[in-house]
Amino acid sequence: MLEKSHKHITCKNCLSRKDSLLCSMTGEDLEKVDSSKSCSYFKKGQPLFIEGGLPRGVFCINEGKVKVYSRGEEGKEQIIHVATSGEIVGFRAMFSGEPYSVAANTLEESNICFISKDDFLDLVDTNPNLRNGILRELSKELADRASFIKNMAQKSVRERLAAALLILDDIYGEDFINLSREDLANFVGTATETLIRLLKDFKDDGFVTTHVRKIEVLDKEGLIRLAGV
Amino acid sequence: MLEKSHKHITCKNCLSRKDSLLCSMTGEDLEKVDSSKSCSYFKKGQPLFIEGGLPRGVFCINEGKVKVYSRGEEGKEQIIHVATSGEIVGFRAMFSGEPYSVAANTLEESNICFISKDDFLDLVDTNPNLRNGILRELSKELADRASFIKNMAQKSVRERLAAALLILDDIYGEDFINLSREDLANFVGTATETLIRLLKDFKDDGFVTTHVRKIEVLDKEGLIRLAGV
DNA sequence: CGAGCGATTGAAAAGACTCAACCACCGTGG
DNA sequence: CCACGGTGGTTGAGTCTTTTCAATCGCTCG
Repeated sequence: MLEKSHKHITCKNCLSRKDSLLCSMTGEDLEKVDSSKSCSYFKKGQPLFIEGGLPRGVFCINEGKVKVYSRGEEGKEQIIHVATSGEIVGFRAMFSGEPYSVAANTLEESNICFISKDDFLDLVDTNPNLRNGILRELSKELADRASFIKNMAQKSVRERLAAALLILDDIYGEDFINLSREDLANFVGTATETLIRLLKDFKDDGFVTTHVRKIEVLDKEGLIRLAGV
Repeated sequence: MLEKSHKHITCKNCLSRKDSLLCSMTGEDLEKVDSSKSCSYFKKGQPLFIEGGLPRGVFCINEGKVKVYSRGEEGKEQIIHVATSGEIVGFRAMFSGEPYSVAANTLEESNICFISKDDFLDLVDTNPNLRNGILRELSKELADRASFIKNMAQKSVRERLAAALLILDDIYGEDFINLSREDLANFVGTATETLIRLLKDFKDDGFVTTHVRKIEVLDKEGLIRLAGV
């Protein structure tokens, strides 16, 4: 269970680091980060940063989930990404020199470390491995978003929901998918009511089942077929 | 007028370089590029690279326009970006170590230079300015695509068309927008017929006019209003 | 001059959205 | 312990946008 404290999490012992961009860092650099970062416990729904705000550093998720989203004119959120343990959030704006183009909020209680802009940029400058990792990461995200755009443009809501459930199932791993219907709709890019109706169809067809608000994927293969590879 | 030859274009004299990522390069590096790059004339519609292909270098547009796109299951293209003079195309895949996730074709006859992967990565490694430029560029594109996703998800086709026309008007500058209806539809993310009908509406309302297939924007302010800021 | 492709129009159908009402669960406070 | 209020989830009905399919038009190039 997650500890509700602001206790310092030592990078060296951070289990999430294994899957992280920071995994390539050596003892020395790691210690530098360790000494300059701060760790915080976030309640569910708290903001890490807001759209238009000025970036002051990056957030490293030790444990928990974070939604990255942007708001449309009428205030409707579009969720761009759901980040989980080991991911670094908010480093895009470190390089662009612009305000955040997206916002980020916790989706559940989380332990998250903060590394200041200066420290982070310093690391990137002096550590070629990290630098290459960042370039690779940015590139991958770019590819992801291109396919996201394509899916939005060409797939039906039903197909997008199937694809979204597969992605989320991966992110939530052992756990059931745990998002509000509204967040899920904002990830798929549809109205909440439409989402609920389609989810019901999926339940009727045995692809998923629900535990109150949590969603359990029962038939990945089926969803893959529905999503139209 | 554009010269139909494969004549070498000297980087130092390249007018497009002013707006380019490469603009920060010094004489020495510039000469290195100059000696190793190759310049080609492309006819309209020729591919620079295809989805799934292995990246072997980057393309620098001296003159012309290039569409960057990805194909859906039924073969429908989604145009992600229209690149013009001064832009470098295909550098994302240089860093990801993966095959191209998108394809690129010329939209009109173009003069385009090619820099091999090794030379390019070498430059990036040794030139901090270029490196930072790349990071900034990748970050900006990431932000662009986030807003692209949001628009796809939340805006009507009419609003997206208005927005697309504004973007294209910017890209085409002095010239009229010159895209097939199908390409335009694939950029907006709609069916060709729908695009034509909406374009007709815009004409009736005096926002644009057409010269055969070319589109002239008459009322930017109006389009901005239509696009729903 | 004819072929062919891109552009355009029409009509019908489908998908998705909106609005409105209702339900169910949860925590609060009396 | 229970009534209450609130939020999030669900359902129904009607509407509208957008798509699809089919047919026609009109350049442009051999």
